[in-house]
Amino acid sequence: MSIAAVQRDSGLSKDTLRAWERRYGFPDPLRDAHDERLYPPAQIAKLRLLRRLVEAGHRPGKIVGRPADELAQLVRGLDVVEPQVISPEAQEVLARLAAYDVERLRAFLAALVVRSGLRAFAADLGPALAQAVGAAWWRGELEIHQEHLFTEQFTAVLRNGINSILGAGTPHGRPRVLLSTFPQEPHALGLLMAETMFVLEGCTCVSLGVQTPVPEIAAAARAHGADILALSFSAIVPAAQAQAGLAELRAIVPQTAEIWAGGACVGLRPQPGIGVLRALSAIGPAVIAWRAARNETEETP
Amino acid sequence: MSIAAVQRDSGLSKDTLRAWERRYGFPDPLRDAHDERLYPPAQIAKLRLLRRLVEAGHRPGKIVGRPADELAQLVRGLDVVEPQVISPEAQEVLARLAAYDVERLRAFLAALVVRSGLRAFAADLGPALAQAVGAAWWRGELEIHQEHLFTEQFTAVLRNGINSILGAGTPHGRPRVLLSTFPQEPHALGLLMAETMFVLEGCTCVSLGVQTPVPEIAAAARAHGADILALSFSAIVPAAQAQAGLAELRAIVPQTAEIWAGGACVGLRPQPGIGVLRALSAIGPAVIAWRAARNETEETP
DNA sequence: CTCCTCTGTTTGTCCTGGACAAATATGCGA
DNA sequence: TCGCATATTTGTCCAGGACAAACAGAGGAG
Repeated sequence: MSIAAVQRDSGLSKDTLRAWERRYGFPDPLRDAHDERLYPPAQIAKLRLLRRLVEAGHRPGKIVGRPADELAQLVRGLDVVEPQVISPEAQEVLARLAAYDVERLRAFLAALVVRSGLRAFAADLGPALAQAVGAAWWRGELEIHQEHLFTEQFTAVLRNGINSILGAGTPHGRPRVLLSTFPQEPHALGLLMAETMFVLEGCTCVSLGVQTPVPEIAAAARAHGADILALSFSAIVPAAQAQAGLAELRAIVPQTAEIWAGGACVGLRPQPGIGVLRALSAIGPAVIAWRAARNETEETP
Repeated sequence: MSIAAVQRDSGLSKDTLRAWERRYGFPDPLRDAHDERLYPPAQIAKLRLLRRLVEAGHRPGKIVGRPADELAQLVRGLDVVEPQVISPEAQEVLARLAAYDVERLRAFLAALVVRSGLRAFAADLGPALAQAVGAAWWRGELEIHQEHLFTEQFTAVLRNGINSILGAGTPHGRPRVLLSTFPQEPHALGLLMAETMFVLEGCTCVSLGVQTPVPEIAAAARAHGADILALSFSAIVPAAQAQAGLAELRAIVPQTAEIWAGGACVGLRPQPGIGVLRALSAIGPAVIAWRAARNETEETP
């Protein structure tokens, strides 16, 4: 496999691959007739392990030299750091994913919504399930495609819930909420759960989807006359980048619009004119407080 | 904007950007304190035009030197080759987007589904609308956030349709179809329209969402026992990369699984063991042909 | 003992300038 | 006009050097 193919496959840039080879002696690809790198499958597999460990906090220099089976053991050992209590629901989901049983996974998620109600599902159960799946992936118990699969089914269930609420008569109420994520943030799940919570509160929601450039978010806020800008951040976003983006946004958005940030990103701090919601369940009270401050009288459905 | 940001934005690799600068004198970015390239917005806009023209068959060396407005005229000239008639429905959608009227946009799309049926919507109307919106964006009539908005509402309507079909009794029929896109392809709309078509044919659909690494797609295909792998390509994917990825996938997926590729990507050609569907409406007949070849007797709902 | 600051190391990304093969254009003979 | 050989264009790869941001570890103040 060529260096371009390995870049696609492992997610490590060509520059990084060449730097590791220069500094640590690994990877050590063969060369073709024209002196271009050819990576054997075994090295690519090891690179995948390395990438996961580096993302988990290991330093490349410390682990590149170790044999592949030792790395695999390290990947399995990652969970010891944070022994999460796994709920019965999460165990059921993980079991369905492990068995590739798509139909029953979907049915189980749908049943959960019916049993607990959409609000509890979006605010508490859903985040717990997402975290459990993410943790299982870190431990190497799930493949990437299984996480994709979970995301897809979870999305379908939530969208279904939003559609049901909207179909039962949209309240068109204030506040008008504009939702999106910054360009570095590709995860749509947190955004969708937040949208669900806002819809449940009877807000008028406009979602731009993920990865909207900051100036575009501001332009959309003006165009829609948004009362609240809701930004979602997952744990992969560096807190410093999030803070800088929020400050930039605050500077170019009309002061009449509030900015609410939330998500699993650690280190998210309130700034002047920017509120931070620690959990999805905080959205309901925050909306009520917003209405009280504006003397709006809206009833939640 | 840094060279990495421009690579993301324009789709031209860093190597290509530097090569053009060296050979043709454009782009001609500023430099920061550390001698790193800083691209002004005007050059980025011109680069977008150039990429479009190069993909349409122009040679970089011939057009890089020309001024931006002349290039814009060339791009407009491309449409003359295929003079798109803008349907009344598309005009309605563009008007709603221009007026930022989210509620009525959503209502209009939902009404279209009811009026024409989900099949016609997913196969013909939907792609036409998406193309019209994309074209309007190219012409500069829409902002990025308006395109995001359209995507979001369109997605919601299609998901709603899929949910309705599945809720009315899933046929769990063969073929089992696995859907995804390659890592370079972030567009979910084409994938979702394809999924809709397969669901309408009574297939068992498993979507991994967008941007799944090739080995993961193969692993998922084995795990799910997929009969068909459906890959979606938008126009932004270079045909060469698509072909290379498909060949790589074909080599590691069991021969019992077929690979179907489709989408707006020009230059997508059939290879041994890889079929190309030119339009979404071709999915229905292709599924029927697949069943006939397997002597399967399934009835479509 | 904890918290903070300050210094040294690691590491990803960017740089230059050169090279070559695949794709494309051009010339030429039939 | 067509087919083929040759010339040019163009994307991608290489080596080796450089630096800033992130990180780790030592040391001092509370």
